Amino acid sequence: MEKKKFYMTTAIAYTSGKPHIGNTYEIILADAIARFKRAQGYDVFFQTGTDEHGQKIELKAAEAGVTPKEYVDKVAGEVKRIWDLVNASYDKFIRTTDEDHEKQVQKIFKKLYEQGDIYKGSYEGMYCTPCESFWTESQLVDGKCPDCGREVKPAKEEAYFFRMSKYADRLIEHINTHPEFIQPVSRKNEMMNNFLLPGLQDLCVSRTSFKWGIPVDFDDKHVVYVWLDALTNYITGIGYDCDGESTEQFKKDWPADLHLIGKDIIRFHTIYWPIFLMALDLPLPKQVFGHPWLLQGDGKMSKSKGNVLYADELVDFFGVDAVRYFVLHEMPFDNDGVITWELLVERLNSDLANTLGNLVNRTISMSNKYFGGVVADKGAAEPVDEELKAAALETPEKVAEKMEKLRVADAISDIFALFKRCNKYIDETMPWALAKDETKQDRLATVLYNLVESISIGAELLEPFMPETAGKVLAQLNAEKRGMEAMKQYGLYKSGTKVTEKPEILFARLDIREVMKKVEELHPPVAEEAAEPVKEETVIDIEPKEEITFEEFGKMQFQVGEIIACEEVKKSKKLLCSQVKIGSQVKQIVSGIKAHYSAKEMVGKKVMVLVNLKPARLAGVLSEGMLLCAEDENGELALMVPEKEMPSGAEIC
RNA sequence: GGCGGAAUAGCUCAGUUGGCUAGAGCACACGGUUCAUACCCGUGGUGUCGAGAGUUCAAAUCUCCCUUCCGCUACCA
Repeated sequence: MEKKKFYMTTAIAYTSGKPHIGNTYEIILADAIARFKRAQGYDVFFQTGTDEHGQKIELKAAEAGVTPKEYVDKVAGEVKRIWDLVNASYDKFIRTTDEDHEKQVQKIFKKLYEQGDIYKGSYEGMYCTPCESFWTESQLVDGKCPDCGREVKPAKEEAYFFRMSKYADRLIEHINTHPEFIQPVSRKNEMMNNFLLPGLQDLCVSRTSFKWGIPVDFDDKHVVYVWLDALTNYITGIGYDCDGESTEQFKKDWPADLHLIGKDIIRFHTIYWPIFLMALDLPLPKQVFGHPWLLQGDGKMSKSKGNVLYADELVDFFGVDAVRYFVLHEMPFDNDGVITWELLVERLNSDLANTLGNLVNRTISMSNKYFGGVVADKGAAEPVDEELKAAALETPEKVAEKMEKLRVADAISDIFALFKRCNKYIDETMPWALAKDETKQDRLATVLYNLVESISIGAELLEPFMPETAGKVLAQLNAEKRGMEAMKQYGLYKSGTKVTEKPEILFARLDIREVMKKVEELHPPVAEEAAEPVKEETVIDIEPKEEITFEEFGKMQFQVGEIIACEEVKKSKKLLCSQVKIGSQVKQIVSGIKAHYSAKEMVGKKVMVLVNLKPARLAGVLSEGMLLCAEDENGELALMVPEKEMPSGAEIC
């Protein structure tokens, strides 16, 4: 019988640095799904890989004093090592620097250009200097800046754009008629309301400001910009060719059955990617699942916060399967999950050591003690057995249902419910009491058989989630692998089989205090004084703007202003409204810096003000100038203040 | 500002189309048990189901309003 194919992918990891446990979560989740599908009999192709181009990597490599290629080789190696470490069973690891991928992206770009979906948009007549914004032709209102209504000017930068609007209606139709396409569904509304219904803007698909990318072969000033390069991995990886020379594998596997991605890139996968595919006249993927994030403590993991957990370190502490269990179990379907050392220890002790480990251990130990390890079904059934049997038989079905809906955490809970039921069964039947009664030996054997059989079923089900543990349990029980179909039958464990004599401890209980002690030794508390000097000096490059004349510069008037009062703008999340004393007059200035300065701390500051900017209304509040700030790559802002005491109104020139 | 979501036990959350004394897991307490990794099994909640009002024989569940959080998005001169 021919197997049904199932093609799934993860997002490709960006190779700007080592992936943390939050990134690693995705590959573990994907792996669990892939393994489960295989167990169900699907012909699974599971692709993952790395996204290796872009300005950020160019800069990181330069900082490290190596070529971009050397840099990404190293990081891609690291990603692969970690994916392997967590037992990810991917079938292909694609890198966007692979020669065949690069070649195919160039061909796709050219094809889309030739058929008119990509057009060259130099920014001529579309740059609004005061707004610092580029606009595409379709965005202009009466040929003027849609934001401020002023004239727009030609600019030097040129770029290629993808004509998104052409396919928007088709996409809306597709999303509406395929409710399963975007998961979780709440994301569907966001995409519709924020992007599709208001009207799609064309997407910039090339850059001239950096070199580390796939060159546009007919215009070598340009490199292909991220999404057209990255998203296409899903088709180039399985052998797509836009000249019609696609591989057999492509013909079999495309469209993808599932793209598993983080919720931050849902937009690119549910809007731009389908539209690219429409332009290439290819069918759309069946489902895109934007999973939630794994947060550490109460903030999103980030290197700058220094609160990063890495999979390899966690695996050292707890073992692969404990880490897999944790991230799969703790991550609900549509809410972010939390990971901490404490929670990990709690889960490990409670679920893995107590419920599962101890169950296997006590069962094997009783079999050895009472029957020299031989497990045999003597047929001495009693009514109490039925409940256990029923639980064992319905669990595979329940798990399959949950997995179908990608409810991985719920699926794994169902398996553990079976293990708990086994523990209860031991209490109900009290084997140690039966053992004392000569006449109850057959009953005792049957009870132990039922236990071993139920545990075997549970262990088999556990394989997609915790492959090593499943293997260990089955090995200790000497159980044969049976496959998903055979689990509809109870009693397949071969009567008369001998279990292992010395059961190995599957999961040792851990003491949270000892773990925390070790963690502290490994990560000496990152005190502020220790963190400061280590902080490396980073630099930032931004898009260069058009050259201006001294005369143009002279039009701008900058003065020192003293903030004499400041309050939050009620209707806005980001705006502060300041009264700024400039010389003898006071101007009201609104600035988007609430996240960086409180209204209170603003008062009394002397700041740099652009005073002759045309007044504008922000969130309904009049603003008569602009406070100048420096901004770093994280969007962190710092007000510009005079280096020496200066009077309010002093000119800055 | 626009769109959407959430508020239920100490913690994390379930609660289908409104209907029996509102549930699960963890944690905690007590009891039982001893095969086992101080484990397992059982029992234990005076929970204002965010506040208020309404519809109904009946509301955690539907309507309105309020408060607080969250997501996406725009703005951030």
